[in-house]
Amino acid sequence: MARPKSFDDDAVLDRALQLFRQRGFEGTSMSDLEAHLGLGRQSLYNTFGDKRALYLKALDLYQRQVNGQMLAMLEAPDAGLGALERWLAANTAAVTTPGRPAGCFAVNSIVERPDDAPTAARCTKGRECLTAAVRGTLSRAQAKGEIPPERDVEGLVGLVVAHVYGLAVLARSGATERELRAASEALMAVVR
Amino acid sequence: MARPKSFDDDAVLDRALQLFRQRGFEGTSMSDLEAHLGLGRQSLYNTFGDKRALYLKALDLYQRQVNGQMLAMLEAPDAGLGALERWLAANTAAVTTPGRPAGCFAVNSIVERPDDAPTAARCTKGRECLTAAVRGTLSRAQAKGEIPPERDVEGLVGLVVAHVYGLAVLARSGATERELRAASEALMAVVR
DNA sequence: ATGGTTCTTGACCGATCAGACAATAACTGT
DNA sequence: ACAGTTATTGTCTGATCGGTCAAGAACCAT
Repeated sequence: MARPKSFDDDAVLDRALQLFRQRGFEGTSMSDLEAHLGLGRQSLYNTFGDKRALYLKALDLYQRQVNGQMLAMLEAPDAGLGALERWLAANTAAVTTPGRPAGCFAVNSIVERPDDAPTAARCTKGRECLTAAVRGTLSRAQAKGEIPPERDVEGLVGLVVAHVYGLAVLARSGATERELRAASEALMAVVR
Repeated sequence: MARPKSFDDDAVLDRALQLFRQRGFEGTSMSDLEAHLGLGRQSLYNTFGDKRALYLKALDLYQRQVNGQMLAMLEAPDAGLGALERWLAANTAAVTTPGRPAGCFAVNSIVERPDDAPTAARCTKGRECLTAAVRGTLSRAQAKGEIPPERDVEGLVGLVVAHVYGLAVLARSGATERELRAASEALMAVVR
């Protein structure tokens, strides 16, 4: 019927994601995207809409990636403290992966654009999913006896959530995976 | 000798700080600053240099404010866990002060501009000061017997530092002071 | 009062921004 | 083969960006 696209939407979106993740929304121009993605401007507009829409689609992709690869670790029906520990390690690796921008795109987004409603909505939803998953894991861990019964699980949930957001900032400021891992180990040690 | 300035440098710089803190570096234009600060562009350039220099001076002012008002709480020679708890509460209040942009300007800066060397240097130094102050407080607390002697203080230091960075992000995403306070109370509970 | 110095005002600059347009190219169902 | 549809390419635009310039206004020492 018509001329087919010469590129793969998802692959291009992933590259846009990396660029936004590194430079932020305001720090990334459409010309930057054109150059870095290797396609013309009109193709970008046709495929993804304007810059803001592209940014939001990149954020959606990022959250799908994170939920699929990492949150799933906490949502296994038997996930307990061991799963939490592995998840923290995976998280630490994810925010310090060599060859990728340091930090977490969702954290960058909420810090840079807290007043952009669609951005904030996505980040808030992501935080709620994270909170629910951590709550589930810690509850199971307490039921299993991995956490003393007198501990306030809800408080621990908030503690873990704040912790992983903090890790993202530290990674962004150049902390090594080793340093972050040490902090997470300290967290596991006091939770137990 | 010459015409005196019609404004107070420090007061103007503080207003610039609030604007940068709310909108970020890229999100704040010189025209925004002109309008919000109530003075002409040339006065800005004469007084503070270019936009980047103004931003860095605002960051310096912010760190002076934070160090003066809050870090001092931890540096008192008898500061222990009680001081840490009060400091966490003050921190929580500071990142959620009504009428001020939510979050921490240093955290915003390192997230938005990790590749700007002067910005990164200031944020890293701030983190080092913070780490040293927390280390001192926790060491004293352990010496006083407020923390069990078998606890690894260095791990706890990293834990607290990551925690307060996390609080800043959560505040930026709209968390209330109550929520943040609960997370900090959970931290104090597990540290003890 | 006046000269010298600095501050303020507003116009102005080239560069870059996000985005639109129009012409051409490439493909497929018939 | 050709008509219809969509993708690509390059150009263009009005707005805004950070920053500069030049003229006028305000001040103080003398």
